[in-house]
Amino acid sequence: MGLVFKADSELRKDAKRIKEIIENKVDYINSLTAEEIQQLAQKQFPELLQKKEKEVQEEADFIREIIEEHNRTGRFDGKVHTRFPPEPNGWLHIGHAYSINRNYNFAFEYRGKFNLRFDDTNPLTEEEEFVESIIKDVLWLGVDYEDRLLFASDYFDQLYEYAVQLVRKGLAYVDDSSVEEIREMRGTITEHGQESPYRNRPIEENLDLFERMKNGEFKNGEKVLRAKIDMSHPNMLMRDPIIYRILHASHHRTGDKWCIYPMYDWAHGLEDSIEGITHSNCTLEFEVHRPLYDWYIDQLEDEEGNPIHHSQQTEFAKMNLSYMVLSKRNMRMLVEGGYVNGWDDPRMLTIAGMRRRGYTPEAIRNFSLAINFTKREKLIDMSILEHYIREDLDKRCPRVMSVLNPLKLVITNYPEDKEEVFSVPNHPSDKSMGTREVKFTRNLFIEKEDFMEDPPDDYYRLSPGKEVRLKYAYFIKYEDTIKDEITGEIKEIHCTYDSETKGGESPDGRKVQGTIHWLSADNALKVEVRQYDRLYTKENPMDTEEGKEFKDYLNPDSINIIESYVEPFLKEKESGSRSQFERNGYYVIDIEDSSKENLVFNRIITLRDSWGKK
RNA sequence: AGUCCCAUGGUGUAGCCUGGAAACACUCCGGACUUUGAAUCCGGUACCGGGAGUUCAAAUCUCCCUGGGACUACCA
Repeated sequence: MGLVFKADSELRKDAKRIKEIIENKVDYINSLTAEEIQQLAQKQFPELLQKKEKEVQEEADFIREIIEEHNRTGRFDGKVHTRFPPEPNGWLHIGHAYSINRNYNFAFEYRGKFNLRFDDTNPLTEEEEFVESIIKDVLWLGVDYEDRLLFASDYFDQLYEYAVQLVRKGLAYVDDSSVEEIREMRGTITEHGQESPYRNRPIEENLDLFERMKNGEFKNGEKVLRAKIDMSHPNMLMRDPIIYRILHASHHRTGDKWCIYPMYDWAHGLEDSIEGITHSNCTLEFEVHRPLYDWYIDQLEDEEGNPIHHSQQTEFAKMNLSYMVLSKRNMRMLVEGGYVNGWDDPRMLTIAGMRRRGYTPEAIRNFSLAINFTKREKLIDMSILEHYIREDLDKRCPRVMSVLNPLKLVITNYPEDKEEVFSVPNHPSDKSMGTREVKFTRNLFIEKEDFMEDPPDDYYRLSPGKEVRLKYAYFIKYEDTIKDEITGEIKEIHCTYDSETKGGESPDGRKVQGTIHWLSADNALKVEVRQYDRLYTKENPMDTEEGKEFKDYLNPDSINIIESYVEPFLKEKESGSRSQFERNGYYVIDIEDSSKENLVFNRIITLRDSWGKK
């Protein structure tokens, strides 16, 4: 304020003149069109147009609101403890990554904890192999469960004790009915169920029978333990749900200790309770299970007779991606039908597949956090995922030259035995990535598609009569095309170079429209390149037309293996290392099939291409 | 058919509780810049499922309708 006053008094005498000048300027500005203002700004004040550092926006989703509400009311004493509870019976995919990342992020943001817990309650379908692959995947994603690698099977004793408690309270009974009988008596969505004839067995008898179930006195399917709730409940799950079934099967962790195993609804909420989970987030199909989840927990008490910890279950919608199917069933068909090469095929959006494809955990995380938890079903456009992948790769990948589909180019006025070495930057904007040396010789390779005999007007690259820049090297001018006399196929292109343009700049200020990449034919390294593309050609392959199935929408060009050339130093890179092949895309050295003798690159993703699209 | 859930540009989300000129990201279309037709930067097109009601004012509150989804495994 003081400053304004001072200026005001000093300038008062000129006030009239200043007012006039300002008015003129305002009139002038008002006379401009929006486009003119924009052009002026871009020319004279580009810094004004720089985007402001974005304020870190608080992620907002409905589960966060629930957490905030709990924090306000003190329901969990301000604690946040989430978990990811996979069943070890399959491979994790990007949908799981979404859930893992977001659940982990809740814990991270609220300084809480995150558990990895295997929900291993069904020995018939679960295998140790999946435990290992899931742990590997979760760690790769970069989430930290500290020392909380947990297993539901570790709680089997406690779960059994809780069940005994329920029986003692008269809230559970042993039922001798067969699967069919139980199914029949359950009723339907619109009809009430009927009570089992065993429903009113005395507590002592139930206790005895349940213990004998545990001791292995009965065969599979002979008896089950059921909760006594309400056979006419509109929610089918509340019609005396099964708590334990008899399964004489060996468990991957508990061996043959148990022959009764808890059902999902019984086990899951109690696992959450035992671990002190505050926010148990799961997918929408479990919404109807919540009343049962709550009911079980509400009936039980600890040794002192206090209610047991009650987590809040909240359901969110699964994530679906366009041009992909993420269901376990569909993925299994792809693998078993041989449409892809295993669960870690780089075309699969399994975590293992993405790791092999070269996607980064950071990109997957950014993507996951961008797609909020909601309750509405979604089919996310693949381009959103691709955006986050490119965004991360652009920052981190050193640039390198490659020639995917080679065309020989001879610089006719360049001496046969001459060899030059150019020092070129590894990244156009990140100087800290340093430089490397690239050899230049008379015989080169360029990309087939960088030459056209009869190009359209807006073709920037090499063509008869055109001069282009070989990136980091020289300007070259077209001279001649050598063709196979019989087939007419283009064998090589002859050009001349301008020695004055070393490094790619012309001293006379002459400009070229196109810049193309190249490789010295005498020094290039031959490698295998796997050009991957989307697996499906249809946005939603599950939305099948009459008489078609998902297979009909598989992209026949989802993989294309070619022999290509790259800069020789890549031989020294480790598998899994990523580069941008300039103008071609991002590539990673395959972690399975690549070797020093036969380098194999996977195309992670193409560059955006505003020319190719036209 | 019973219970429950959902509905904002092309896609994904914010805004709804606490009514007041619908915002962000991606895609798309233009433009600036460019030794990657990349990146970066600027601009543009385009949205509240429908109908009543309450109100000065409704994406927001109320009611009805429509559309989509979940649930009838000794799976999770």
